[in-house]
Amino acid sequence: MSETAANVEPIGKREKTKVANRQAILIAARAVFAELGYEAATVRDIIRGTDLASGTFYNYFKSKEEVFDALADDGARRFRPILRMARENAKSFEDYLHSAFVAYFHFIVQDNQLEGRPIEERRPHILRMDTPEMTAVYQEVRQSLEDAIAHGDAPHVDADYLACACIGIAQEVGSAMLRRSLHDIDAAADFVTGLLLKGLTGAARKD
Amino acid sequence: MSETAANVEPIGKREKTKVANRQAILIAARAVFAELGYEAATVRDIIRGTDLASGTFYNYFKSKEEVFDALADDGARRFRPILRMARENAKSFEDYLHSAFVAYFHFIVQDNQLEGRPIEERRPHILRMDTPEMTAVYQEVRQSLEDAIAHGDAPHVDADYLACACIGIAQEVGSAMLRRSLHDIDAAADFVTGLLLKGLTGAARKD
DNA sequence: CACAAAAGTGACGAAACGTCAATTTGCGAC
DNA sequence: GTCGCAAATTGACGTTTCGTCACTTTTGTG
Repeated sequence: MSETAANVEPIGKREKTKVANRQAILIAARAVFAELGYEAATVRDIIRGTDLASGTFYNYFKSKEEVFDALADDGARRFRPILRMARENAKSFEDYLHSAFVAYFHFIVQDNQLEGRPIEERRPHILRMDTPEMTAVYQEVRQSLEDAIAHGDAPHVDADYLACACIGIAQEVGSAMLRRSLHDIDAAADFVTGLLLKGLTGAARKD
Repeated sequence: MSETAANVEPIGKREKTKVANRQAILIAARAVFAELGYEAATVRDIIRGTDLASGTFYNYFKSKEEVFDALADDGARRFRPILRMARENAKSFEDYLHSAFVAYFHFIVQDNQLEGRPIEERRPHILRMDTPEMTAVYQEVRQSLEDAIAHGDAPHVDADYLACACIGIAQEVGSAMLRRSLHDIDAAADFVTGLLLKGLTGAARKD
C-alpha cells in the first residue's frame, strides 16, 4: 500500500477548510449573539470573531438570519439522535415520554451554558420552526406518538395536535426551568410527563 | 355653560395626533411585516406607509424591533380583557379552561386575517414573552390557576409550570390549527382542555 | 396676535451591507 | 517540482439604511 492509511476519508484540504470556516462562523455567531444579543449583532461582528475577511462571510451565508437558522438547524440535528435513543431504549410509553423530556431539558441546559445577554435576546424576534432539521424533529415526535397509538400504548388522539402540544410544553416549561436558579431537570420532566399522561391529577406535586 | 360640551374628554389636538401617528406607524408596520416579512422590512418601509417623515419615526420608536414589541404588546393588551371575561363568566374550572382556549384560538384566527407573506415570517402577535402586557397575560393565567388550586377546583400543582404549559400548548396547537384549511376552534379547544384535565385519555377522539 | 414649547421635516454623516476585481491557495497533470 | 487552472479569500468600494439635528411648522396659552 503506497497510499496513506487515511483513504477512508478522501477529504482534501479544500473541503476541510471549508467546513472549518463554516464552523468558525457558526461558533463566532453563537458567541456574538450571546454577548450582544441577536438584534444588535451585525455580520461584521460575527466575522470579526474569526480570522476571515468580511467578503468571505457571504461565501457561506446570505445573512445573519441564515446563520441563525443554521445554528437552530444544527441544534435540531444534534438533538435528533438523542431523541431517537430515548425512543429505542424506552421500556414503556411513559418511559419514552419521560426520557424524551429529560433529554430535551438536559439539552437546553447544556446549550445555554454560555453566559452573556438574557436568553430571550439571543434569538430573533421571529423564530422559524420550519428549517429542515426542525421539521424532522417534529416528524420524529409525531411518528413516535402515532406508533404508540397504533400499538395501543396511547389512546386514539390527534397525533399532530399532540405532537405540537408536547413541543409547546417542552419549550415553555423548559424556558421556565432555565429561569429558575436551580435547574431541576427531573422535576420538570416528572411534571410534564404526569400532565400529559393523566392531566392535572398526574401533574400534582408529590408532597 | 360657556365651554363646549366636549369637556368630558379634555384631549387636545396635540395628544390626538400623537396617538394617531403612533397608531398609523403600528398599522403601517403590520402591513409591511405582512408584505415583506419582518426581517426584510426597514424603518423606511414602515414610515413610507404613513404620511410622516423619516425623522418622525424616531419620535415614537427607537427601532423596528421596538415597533414589533409594541405590536405584540398591543395584541396582549387586547387579549387580556377577553381572558378576564372568560374567567368571570366561567361556571367551573373546566369551563374556564375551555373558554379561555376558545378565546385565544378565536383571537389568533382574527389576528391572521391579513394576507401577505406566510404567517411564520411576520407574526406580530403573541411570541415575545417579556413585554409588559405579555407578562401580565402570563400573570393572569397563573393567578387563575392558583385560585383554582386554592379553591379546590384543581390539584396542587406547580402553578408556574402549569401556566407555562398552558401557554405553550395554546401557542403550538393554535399554530397547528391555523395551518389547517379549516380552523375548527372548538375541536382544538376540546383537545387541549381534555389533555390538561385528564391527560391523553381526556384528549382522545370522540368517535 | 405674540410667543414659547412641542412636534415634524428631510438632508446629512455614520454605519452596515453586499459585490467584485485582484490575489492567494489548493490540486491535478506533466 | 512546477505549471496552470479552478476555487476560495480578500478588502476596498459603491450602495443602502440608519439615526441625528438644525430648521420649520403646529399647537396651546396669555
